[in-house]
Formats: sequence, structure tokens, C-alpha cells
Amino acid sequence: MERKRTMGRQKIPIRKIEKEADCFATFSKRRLGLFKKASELCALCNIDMGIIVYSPTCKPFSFFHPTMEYVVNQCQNPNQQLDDSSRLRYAYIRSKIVQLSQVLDNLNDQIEVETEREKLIADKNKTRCSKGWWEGSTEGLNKEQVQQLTTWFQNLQLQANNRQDELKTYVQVPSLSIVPNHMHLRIRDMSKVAMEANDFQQTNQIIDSHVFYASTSKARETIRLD
Amino acid sequence: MERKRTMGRQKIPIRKIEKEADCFATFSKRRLGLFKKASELCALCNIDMGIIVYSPTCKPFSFFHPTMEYVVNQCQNPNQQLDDSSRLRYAYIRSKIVQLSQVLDNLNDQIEVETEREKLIADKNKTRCSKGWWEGSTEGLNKEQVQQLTTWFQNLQLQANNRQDELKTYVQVPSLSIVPNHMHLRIRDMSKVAMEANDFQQTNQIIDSHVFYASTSKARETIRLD
DNA sequence: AACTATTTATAAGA
DNA sequence: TTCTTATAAATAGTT
Repeated sequence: MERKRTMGRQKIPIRKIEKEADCFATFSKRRLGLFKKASELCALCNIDMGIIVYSPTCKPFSFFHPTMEYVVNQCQNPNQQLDDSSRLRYAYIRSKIVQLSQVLDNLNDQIEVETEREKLIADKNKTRCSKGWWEGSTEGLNKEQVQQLTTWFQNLQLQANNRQDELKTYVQVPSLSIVPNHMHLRIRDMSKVAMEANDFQQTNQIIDSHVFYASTSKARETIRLD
Repeated sequence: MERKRTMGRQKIPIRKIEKEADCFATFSKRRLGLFKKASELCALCNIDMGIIVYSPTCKPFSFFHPTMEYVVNQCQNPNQQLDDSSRLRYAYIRSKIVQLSQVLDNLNDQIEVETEREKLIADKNKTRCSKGWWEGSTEGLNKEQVQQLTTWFQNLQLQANNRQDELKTYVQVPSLSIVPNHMHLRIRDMSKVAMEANDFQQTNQIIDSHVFYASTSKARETIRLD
């Protein structure tokens, strides 16, 4: 019987984590989880909300939908009617945000599928020749299979670029690329704005931003609306 | 082969749920889930945060730790130093909240354990006499076992009452009782304040409250600090 | 409000 | 930090 590699997730009591490193790690993971849940709730129910969290080192993080300005305003003036132009603007932002979230989710799904495929192929070949097929020639794959994979990658890259253009129309995204890396495709280095609302804390200025948490860690992204 | 009773949780796309009833149901469940996660994060990392959510019908819900007053103030005056008395007060509220959360969690754990035990006993007896032992006499249990159970219940009841007193010292809890109900113990009817911040929406007044989400639905409670 | 079969989140470990 | 894995926890569909 082989020993398990990890003991998996363990149940922990809900009280202060004393070890500082563990506390920070947990904060980091759980804040991400919380914001993802928030993002999903906004999309599923088409609702507005805002979250402000202070990290263990008192660094503020925030999540707002559609914008901080809007949520704060609703809070302070619940009965106020916005003029048509404003309502239109917020409706637009709302739908755009949800739509872009879906774009990212779709990309994630594609990557997910591809990652699975990679694994299968890699495993299959490993058992045969004890090294990944990409290390050698096309042994283990016939010409047709190689052609298929190549085409698939090209399409994915193309789609990614198209999406990138699309995203750039509405949000600032420093870079979006799909990098084949030993058959592990990733969307990397999109804006990791991360809602570290330093400006907010220092200047108390309104930050008009929104976080997208895509469905897998492969492409968890934060995008700032400007 | 027996047919499955439900099809279990299904994967759903993260986009607007069109059927209104489903949307409301999802909002309700997920808001609870979100607030529970928030509550856990506060306790695990000893941090502060605030959430405001508008339901599909635009009803505001909120979660704040330690209080809305504090979080909003931190937001608006990040560099401001509180006087000793205020800091002491918030530190006290913070620790009290976390502590009370644990009290509730402990009660939940006890209930959880007991529910399991009930099930075992009920099942065991069902296979023997096709009706629960509580419906008949003590057949299936000897005198000692019955005595043990009775004592256990009494202790649980006592503990619950003690806890109730303790809670009442700090928070308003309309009622807290453990009701044996066909061997299904539940903590019921504690304040379900539920953060339906109507006052807040109507009058824009600060609500000084906090929600505890206990670890099971058996005793999910909301408590208002006054 | 409750039940489960599932999906999703995450504690540990690397 | 990020990734993986095994397990705990949340929840969609249903009653």
C-alpha cells in the first residue's frame, strides 16, 4: 500500500490561527475564496454589493459591484433616484462586468479541458517511453495527431488574442497570453491589480474597480475598470 | 439497484438565474454562505471587515466586524488614532464576538454528535422492531442505557440554559432552548435578526450588529449587539 | 426547512 | 507566492 502524498484538507477550529505564517496564508486563500463567492452571487442574482476587508497587517482589500461609488451612494441615499444617464451607465457597467467574467470563465474552461488532455497524453506516453513526447520527436503520436494538437494550440492562441483585444476595449489588461509550457497552458500575467486599495487607504479616494475571480486558479484575474 | 433519491448538486453556469424563485432561493443560500465565510475569516485571522449586499428585491443585508461604526470609521479616517477607551471597547467587542461564536459552535458540535447517536439508535431499533424505541417502551435499551440518555439530555438542557444566560449578558437573545423532538435536538428560535437592515435603509442609521453563523444549519443564529 | 449527491473550497505539504 | 492532493464544506435540485 502506497503512502498518501498529503493528508488532505484537515478540519480546523474556527479560532485565531496563532502561527503567523499560517494565518497570512489562510487569509490570502480565504479572502480570494470570499471574493469569488461574492462575484458569483453578483452574477447569479444580478445584485449589487460591497466588501471591505482589512488584512492581518491592516492592509485594506475591497470588492465592489458594480462600483464602490454606486454602492456607497446607495447606502447613503437609499431613496434617491438616479438620472437616466447614470442609471444607464451603471446598467452598462454591471452587464459588462458580468459578461467579461463569463469570457474569462470560458477561457478557463478551455484551459481546464486542455490540461486534462495534456495529462492523459503525457501519462500515456510516459508509460511507453518514460519521457514526455515533447522531449523527443513525435514518437508516440502519429503525424495526424501532432497536426491536430498544433492546430488546436494555434486556435487557442488566436482566441486568446481576440479576447484580449475585446477586454482591452473596456478594461486595462497589461498582458494576456497563452503560453504552452511543457504542455501546461496558462493564462498568466493579466493585471493582478489585486484590490490592494492602498490609494484608498491613503487618500480616501473612491476606487472604481471590480475583481473577477475566474473559476480556477489557472487564471484568477483582477481587472481594474477605468 | 436502488434509484438515487436526488440528483445531488448540479453544476450551474455563473450567470443570471432567470427563474425568479430559483434566483431568490440561491440568493438566500449563498448570502448565508458568504456571511459564514466572512465570519470565519474574521475569527481565524482576527481581522475586521464589512459587507453590504442588496437582495434581488433591493433589500439591504449587512455583515460587519466588529461593528459597522468601526469599519466605516476606519475607512474614512484610516490614519486616525482612537483614544484608549474606544480601542479597549472595540477590542472587547471583538473578542466577545469571537468567543460567543465559539460557544455556539460548541453547542452545534454537541448537537451534531447527538444527532448521529440518535440515528444509530433509531436505525438499530428500526431493524429490530420496525418502530423507533421512543414510540414504545424501553425495549431495545436496557434501564442503564435509558438512564444514561436521560442524564445526557438533562445536562445538555442545563448547559443550554447556562449559555443562554451568558449570552443574554452581552446580547439580546429572545429565546434559546433545546427541544427534544423525536430525538432530534435543536437550538431554535434564537434571535433571527437576520441583518435585514430595514432601519438602515430607511433612516440611514448605523446598525451596530454582528451575525454569527454557526457551523451547521441546525443552529444558525443571528445575534444583535446592543 | 431538510436531504443528499455532487461540486467547490481549502489545509497540508511540496 | 503557487501547485497538488485528500478531505472538509457548500450547495443545486428536490421534497
